[in-house]
Amino acid sequence: MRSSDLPEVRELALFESMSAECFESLMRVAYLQTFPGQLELIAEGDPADFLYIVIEGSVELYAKSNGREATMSIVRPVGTLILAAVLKDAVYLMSARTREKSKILLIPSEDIRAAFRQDNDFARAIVVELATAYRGIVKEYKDLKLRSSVERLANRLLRFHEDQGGNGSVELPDDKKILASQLGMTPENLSRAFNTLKPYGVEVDGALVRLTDLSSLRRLAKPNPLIDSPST
Amino acid sequence: MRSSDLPEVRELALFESMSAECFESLMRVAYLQTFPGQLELIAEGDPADFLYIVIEGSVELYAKSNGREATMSIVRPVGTLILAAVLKDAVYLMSARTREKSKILLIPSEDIRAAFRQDNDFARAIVVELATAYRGIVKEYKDLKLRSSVERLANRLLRFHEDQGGNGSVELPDDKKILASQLGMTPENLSRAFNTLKPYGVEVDGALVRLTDLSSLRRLAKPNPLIDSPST
DNA sequence: CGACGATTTGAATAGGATCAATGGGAGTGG
DNA sequence: CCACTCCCATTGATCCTATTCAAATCGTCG
Repeated sequence: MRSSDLPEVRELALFESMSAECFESLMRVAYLQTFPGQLELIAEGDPADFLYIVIEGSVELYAKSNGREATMSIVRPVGTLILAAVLKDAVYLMSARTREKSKILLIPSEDIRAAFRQDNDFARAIVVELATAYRGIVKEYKDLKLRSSVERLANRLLRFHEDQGGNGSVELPDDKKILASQLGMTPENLSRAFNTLKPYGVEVDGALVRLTDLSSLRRLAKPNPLIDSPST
Repeated sequence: MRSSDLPEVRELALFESMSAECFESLMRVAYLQTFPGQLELIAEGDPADFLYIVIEGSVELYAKSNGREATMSIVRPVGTLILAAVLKDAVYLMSARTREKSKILLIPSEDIRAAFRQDNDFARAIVVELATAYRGIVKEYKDLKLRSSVERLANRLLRFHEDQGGNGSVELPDDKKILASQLGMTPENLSRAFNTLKPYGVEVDGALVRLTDLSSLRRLAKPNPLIDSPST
């Protein structure tokens, strides 16, 4: 692959301060592949052979134990998967599958680790990326531990609303099934949680949700920047 | 402070590969303080002015939202608190209080960031530390999302058992109240969970727990290395 | 058109939380 | 050393939240 193929990768915070030569040599060993939807890219427990970067489409990170399964997060362009496993040369803790047809860049983890040893700017960028990811999951963990399912949904809706410009309506980015699993509940319970929020001005029509009484919804949700604000 | 005061700090994975001069200059600006028990060291939302390193005693990391509060983890010697906030120069996402009289080393976060910029070995050590912390909380999150409270308790007991040598009995490292909060349940529910485990050979006597039927307990717990093994 | 999966709704159940009350130590002051 | 107090831990009763199982509806895609 040539680096010129993917200007958006170069612009990733992770790579933008990297030396040109390191970037070139990383791109030379990288693979750009297009996968169909619903394909399992990685399985938890496998050794971390590659760093994955989502260029187009979307990828679901999920985990299993016993018979249960839970969505951990959705990665969209341009985002990386499981940097921590790659850096520690350990096994993946999460599985990943494409949500839809997706274009993914694969970089062998040994090359990532080599670049990390050689290029100090890259090492620093990695630290920022990792620290951000760490703080992101701390927030998810707090969300799950400190809130009821209705509160989690209410806050998630408010967050989508801000992300999407805040014009009073929200487009759910994924299936409700996945949203439910992200929020730590069953699909049935999500459906009921939406009903519970109806008196607070939440009107659901498929993937479109209108928020007609934001102040009331906020009063219920009590959003907390230390949980809900992105990448603080 | 002089670096010779704290050989155990120098031996921390975080610092051991650091250049001597960087380490010296960090130690020169560090404070070593002894705090009484139950003292709030940091409050979530405050700017991250210091990196904290627990030298003696123990520190509880916890978080609040609305009226609720949850223990996130317990840090024991020699461990660091909230590295991610320090590196990102952001606010703390968690609060911290001493559990008992504790000796803590405080290093101004600006100096940590400076050392990180100057010393590449240190930068790399930080990446390993961060990646380990990240993977640790991913496991906690999976534990909470994929298991019932009884399963969480059973697996935690098995983990303590391994940590403590595996001789058939376990000493609970903290109050049951804190254990309950770590496991994401109320103290009442923890008490009942212990009762539920009685038929699986779990005998509780204060902080001492005897495990008299490990195979049966394991059959129930179904331990999963991708959740339960430390620092994989 | 027909099949399949997603979503919703209903009913029953289970898992946890809350409220209240009691027993037990550990630490304090007399 | 003993009485007192406070907080932890346990237990019971009840309530609430969320899951499970079942069934109906809806939409989409082949």
